[in-house]
Amino acid sequence: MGQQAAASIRQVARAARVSVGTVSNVLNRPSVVAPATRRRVLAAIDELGFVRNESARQLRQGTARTIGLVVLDVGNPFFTDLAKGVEAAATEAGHAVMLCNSDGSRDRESRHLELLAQQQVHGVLMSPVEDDLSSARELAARGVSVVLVGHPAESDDLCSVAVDDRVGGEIAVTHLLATGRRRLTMIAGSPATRQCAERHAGGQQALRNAGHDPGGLEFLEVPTLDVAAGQRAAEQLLARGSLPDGVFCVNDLVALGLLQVLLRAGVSVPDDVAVVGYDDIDFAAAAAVPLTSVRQPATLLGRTAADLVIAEGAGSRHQHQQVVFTPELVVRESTGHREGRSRAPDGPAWGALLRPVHDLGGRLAAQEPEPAG
Amino acid sequence: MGQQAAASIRQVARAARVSVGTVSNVLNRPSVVAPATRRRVLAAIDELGFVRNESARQLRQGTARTIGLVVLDVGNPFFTDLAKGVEAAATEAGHAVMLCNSDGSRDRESRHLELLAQQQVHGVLMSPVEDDLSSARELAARGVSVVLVGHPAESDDLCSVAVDDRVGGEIAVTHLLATGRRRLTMIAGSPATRQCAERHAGGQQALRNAGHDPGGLEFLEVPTLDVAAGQRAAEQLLARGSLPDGVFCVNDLVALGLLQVLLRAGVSVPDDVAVVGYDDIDFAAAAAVPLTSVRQPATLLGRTAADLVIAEGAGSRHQHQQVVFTPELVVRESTGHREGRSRAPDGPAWGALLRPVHDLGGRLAAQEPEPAG
DNA sequence: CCGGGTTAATGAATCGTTTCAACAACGCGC
DNA sequence: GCGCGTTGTTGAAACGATTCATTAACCCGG
Repeated sequence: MGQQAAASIRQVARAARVSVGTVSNVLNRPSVVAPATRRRVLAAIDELGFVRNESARQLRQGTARTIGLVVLDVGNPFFTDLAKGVEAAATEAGHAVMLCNSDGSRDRESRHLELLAQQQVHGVLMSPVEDDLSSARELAARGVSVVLVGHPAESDDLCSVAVDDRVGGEIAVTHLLATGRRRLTMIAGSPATRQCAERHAGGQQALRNAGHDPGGLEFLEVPTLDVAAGQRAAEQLLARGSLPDGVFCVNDLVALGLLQVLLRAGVSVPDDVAVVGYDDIDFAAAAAVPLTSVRQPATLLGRTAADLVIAEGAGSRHQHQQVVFTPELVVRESTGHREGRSRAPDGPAWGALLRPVHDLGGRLAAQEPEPAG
Repeated sequence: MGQQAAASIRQVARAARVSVGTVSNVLNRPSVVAPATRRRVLAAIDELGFVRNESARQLRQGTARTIGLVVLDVGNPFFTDLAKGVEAAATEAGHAVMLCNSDGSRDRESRHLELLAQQQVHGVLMSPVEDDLSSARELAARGVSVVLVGHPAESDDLCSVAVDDRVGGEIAVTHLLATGRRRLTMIAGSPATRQCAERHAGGQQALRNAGHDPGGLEFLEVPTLDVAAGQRAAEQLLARGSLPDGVFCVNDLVALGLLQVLLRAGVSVPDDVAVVGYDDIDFAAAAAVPLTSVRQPATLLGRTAADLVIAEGAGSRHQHQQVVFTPELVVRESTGHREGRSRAPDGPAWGALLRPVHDLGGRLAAQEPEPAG
């Protein structure tokens, strides 16, 4: 098996003593070619180690069988879960997925979009870096199907699949209030980004609902949304002298970083501070103190987005859709009820405080007998 | 900006009143075209919203500016870190990265490889699902540059970038022995896979070095290498009645799952059981009990692999290389010394046990005064 | 045995770019 | 004013698959 130059359809045709058109038919519409011929062609393909040249196919057909996915942070399990959903749906439809990481950078985002446009991809799924959707619209104007992920399109000229961030913020803060917390801080990125703003607004709504001053939810801004940012935020809080008694983090990475530093500093969670995260990534359940979190259906989100983009590309006349899912709260130890809780026993005592709405695949919840509330 | 059909180089040529060859020159070798003409062409490109059709370029040139990366598990931060390294190097060289997830499935792996071959990618980086490298070799025989990642090519017909797994296993177990552990268990995937076998062999070597019976390292096999697998493994261990006093997990995901279930069951880590993970993912430091782990330079690994594949594609006569890095141990609380440790105080007392070789970017280590060992 | 219908196979045109031999225009030295 | 190198520009020939109007072969009923 020497390193032969890639065989072309023409050589296959010659080897099978048929025309190139027939080979193409064997490849794409096998039913129209006579069984005997088909066998002969397949044998030739096999013998020559022929691999279809996708660029040529693409060039002729005008569109690739690839969909692009541009995410904010591949390092965030939320997005890899999302990507898994996208890939599942794409594979079923015979498409490949090109996963790109914008890393929150506008520049990288537009570079990736440019590249995807050049590749004539079937469509693009993107979680936009900023609220300015002009790059998405520009791409759509060039004839590429675009679906926003995790960011509702405020007008109906684009498809979008999102989770209601306001509700997410609301249930998080409502829960903190229900466990008796009053001095609340939210840790998030720039309030200029929709997600952070919406989740914050939801939190304020929760305060209002409970008859409190919506100003009671302090906003602490961090530059990035990763573990390191959470660590730094915790250091800031610790440096102040007085801690809030409830913290709502805009995602689980931040929450995990925060948690780690708080615990290391001797702060008890949830006794001194309750912590709520967002996304409910797998690691949330495995944290130092298992993390209460607002779950978004990441895989479903990806699957839905992919289905939309595939449909939009295929369909004749397409109506843009805005799909919105509702998040749900997963309660774990990091927000254990304040009352009826002694200072800090170790080990399985935690169990008594746990009211698992969801747990890792329900495995553990199913194996431990559920204590009466 | 109506949804216009994509403009071709020909239309640009007409608009700028030059030939297509000149437009192509503006695109690829701007220096050879007179400034005035160049400006005219650029203006036309801008006005028509021209986007280069990558398929056509590729077809003509014979090769794409894309490199494929096939990983075992995108959900594992080790691989996303790796991917970041790959992307950095690729971007510098003007290549895009196609990230594919084989999820440990042979089938998915070969589907991805087939797809990448069809796309005429510049090269492929892959962490092979099994030790059987025939699919990699087959791809290489078809003329695609292949670099194995995390798996040394035993012969010199392929490039590879790996980390010495035997040494990794050795330092992990040596450390467990040094903290006084004797009843050791390793949790890993099938011993038929090289990585698991090598790390196990390294562990046995450590026992031999210390004058113990290499059989003293029990091998507990799990079907997958994720958090859930670690949880199940812990349940198995707990069901036995007697626990090992040191556990070496083949990666951090498994270790985190194990840790969570052990703690929930009231087992003290590190007092009752010490746990060592592998990869040193970010979450290892943020775990319930910060995890001692064998660090692999994931990003560097990716970067090196990408550089190799780029060089191989470009270079005239290419000599295959096998690069091997050495892992290092990052000690954290999960293997705190057994002696001099009281039963289970909470909070910052942990700090006294910590001898940080590495920590999350050194941030924390730098801020906490280092207690004398 | 002929005409109409069906089934198979053909081969040329096409997609949009790159490449390259050829050519035009220009300046310059002799 | 002639040849010559330099500099810009041109136009046509690839690249490899798909598509489609034609053609070829064959069957069957009248």
